[in-house]
Amino acid sequence: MTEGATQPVTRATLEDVARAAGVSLATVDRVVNRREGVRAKTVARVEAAVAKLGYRADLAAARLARGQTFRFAFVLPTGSNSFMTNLTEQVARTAGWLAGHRGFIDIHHVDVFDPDVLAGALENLSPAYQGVAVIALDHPRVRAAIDELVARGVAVVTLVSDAPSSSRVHYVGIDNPAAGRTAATLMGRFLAGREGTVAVIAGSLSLRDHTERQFGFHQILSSEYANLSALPVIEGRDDSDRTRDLTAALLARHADLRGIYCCGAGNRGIADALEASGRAREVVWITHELTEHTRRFLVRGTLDAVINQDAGHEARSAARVLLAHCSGEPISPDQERIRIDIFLRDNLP
Amino acid sequence: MTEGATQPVTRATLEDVARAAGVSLATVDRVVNRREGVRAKTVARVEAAVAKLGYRADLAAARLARGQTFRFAFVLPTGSNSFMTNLTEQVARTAGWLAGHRGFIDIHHVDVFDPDVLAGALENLSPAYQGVAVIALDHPRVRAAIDELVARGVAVVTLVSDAPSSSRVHYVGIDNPAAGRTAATLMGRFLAGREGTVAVIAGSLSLRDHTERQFGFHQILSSEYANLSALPVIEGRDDSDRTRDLTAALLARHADLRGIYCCGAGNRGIADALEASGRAREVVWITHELTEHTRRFLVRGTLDAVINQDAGHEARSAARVLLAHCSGEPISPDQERIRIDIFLRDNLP
DNA sequence: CAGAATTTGTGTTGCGCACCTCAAAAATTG
DNA sequence: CAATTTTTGAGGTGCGCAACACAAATTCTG
Repeated sequence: MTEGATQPVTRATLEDVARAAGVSLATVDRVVNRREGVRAKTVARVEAAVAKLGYRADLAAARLARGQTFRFAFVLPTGSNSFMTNLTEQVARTAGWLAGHRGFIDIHHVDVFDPDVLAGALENLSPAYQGVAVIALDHPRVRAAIDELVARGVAVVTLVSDAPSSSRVHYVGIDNPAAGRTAATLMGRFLAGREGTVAVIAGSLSLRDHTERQFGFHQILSSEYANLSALPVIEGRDDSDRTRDLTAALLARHADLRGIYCCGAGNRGIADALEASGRAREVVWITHELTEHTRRFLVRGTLDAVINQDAGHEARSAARVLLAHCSGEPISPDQERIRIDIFLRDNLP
Repeated sequence: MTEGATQPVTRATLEDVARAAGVSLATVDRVVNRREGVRAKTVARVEAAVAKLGYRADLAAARLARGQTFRFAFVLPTGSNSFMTNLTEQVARTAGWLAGHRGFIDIHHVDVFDPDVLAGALENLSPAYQGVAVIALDHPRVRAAIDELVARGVAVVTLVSDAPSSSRVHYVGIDNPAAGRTAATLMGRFLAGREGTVAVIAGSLSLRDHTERQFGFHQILSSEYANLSALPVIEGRDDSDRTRDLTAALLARHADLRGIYCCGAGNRGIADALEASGRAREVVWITHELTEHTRRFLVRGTLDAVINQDAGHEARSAARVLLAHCSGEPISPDQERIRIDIFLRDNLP
């Protein structure tokens, strides 16, 4: 049954619409771009013609005619862990793509973990930017800086870590409490009824994303897996050496340690300690972000699951959202939703 | 440290390049579009200027000037399960997006499960199409039909189910053996050492994707989980009623049934049988494709995990790949890779 | 019904590029 | 060195639309 809504081979243009509606090009332009000074009756006539011909503006021509260019700033952390390095690279790639669409991205590296430094960077951003993507800190000064940018008419999206109470137009990142809950379910099910303790290692509890993850993790673990009890959260500060020592101490102190959930970075330290202890196989280890390191640990079997956010998707999504916002186009929420990826050894990309 | 590669506010145009290279516009055009008749020395001069100015063609302007439009056919199954319905809807949405980029999509519904019908549909496709996306069947006649299309200069991508030995330019879909392995690992780990049998239910073994999934599943189950033994594969023909009866029979016959892996559709039948038996909680059930139904079963706890492929992503990716192929632009493999999503109750979108 | 206000039409320009023609210049050949 | 070939330049056109200016037609007001 080779049926199908066969469409015209050649698109309808504004001129076709004008002819069909019996009005001039200028009037059609007024209607489709929602300008003032057209009678309701005429508007209806034009819209009917648009619907009848299935007219859709040629985006290429519209962009060209409008001739605007866009400048966006991406505010990313200074030299940091593998995930952030990867994110930076993905943003750079996205910049290459955007350049073909009259958009320019500048990458600004700042110490995003210091609220004053981050807020200062946002405040001092060149007024040339129509959009800003920032790995936010949920802190009053940062919120204020974001709000001021927005007040100035700049589109701001938060990236990876949100500042929900600010007036940013969009958050590009995963649902972190849900990610924590997902980790807890995997932990609980992989341990399948065994009794013991579970350690939770965070990078820093001042980062909203880490806090939210461990919140979600504890929520599910305590309500659904009574056989497991969580140890107090440890701050590894995303540092491998420090994390290794902390993990080694945990393993030594708790003979009944059954699982480790790391909601930040510093995974190389965990792997070292775990492998040195000889308990790598029996302890279930779940962490975040797929990097060359975590991939290796996963393949080797030391690491059991990785909860991931796709940095490439995030970079592209941020750029798309900023572009759409600045040019008044709609976004499709479906496409811009960042998924919580679960990677096991078997579904590695 | 508000550093950053600050770029020019205004893009370099072809004219800028011409001026910088000390040649005419026509020569620059010849170089960037790789036309004949330019001395190697001049080519180098122009390319140096391009690099120096960071020139990138304005895609909007280029598309406009080229003025070509594209027609693609999407060959999808006739009225089928939830996944296919969803896929159809996503393709329709993608068509809306493509229409803004001078591309048109016609959807053709055929019985893709019958090789002759499918091959016939492909053979009778209007020559107006520059690209075709098809849910393929790995069958000689279908392969031949695809090869003929390709020979005629039509870009063909396979969607969801591949025909690897054909000459299609791209496969848009997940790695099905890997998906099966992923399901097996989840099954094995959720069952954590318990002994018993595991049932595998496929839609039809003539579909390459189902076969590959159960192949991957068996591979891991037999090599890594000696405590579990797989029962012979059952064909549910993606039909809920039939699948319900088969599942009920399985449950009755095998008291030691610990898990069910369904690599096709018909999930409502499995849920019915499982819930009627009162063993829903103890039997681990893993299936494919997130639909309104599987979502419900997941939330309810009857279903333990869903392996998913994102239909929206697949539809958009197929369109992007066809468009890129037809207009000679490169694709970014990273963005077009369809991921194997794992959904638990906690990370539902 | 004249005058004012509103609505509509005509016309133009330019965005950046692809693609084309024809002539001029340069390099190569016999 | 002339004849030929190759390379380059100049210039134009049009893609579909946005944006604008100004004139004409229509409607509304007193």
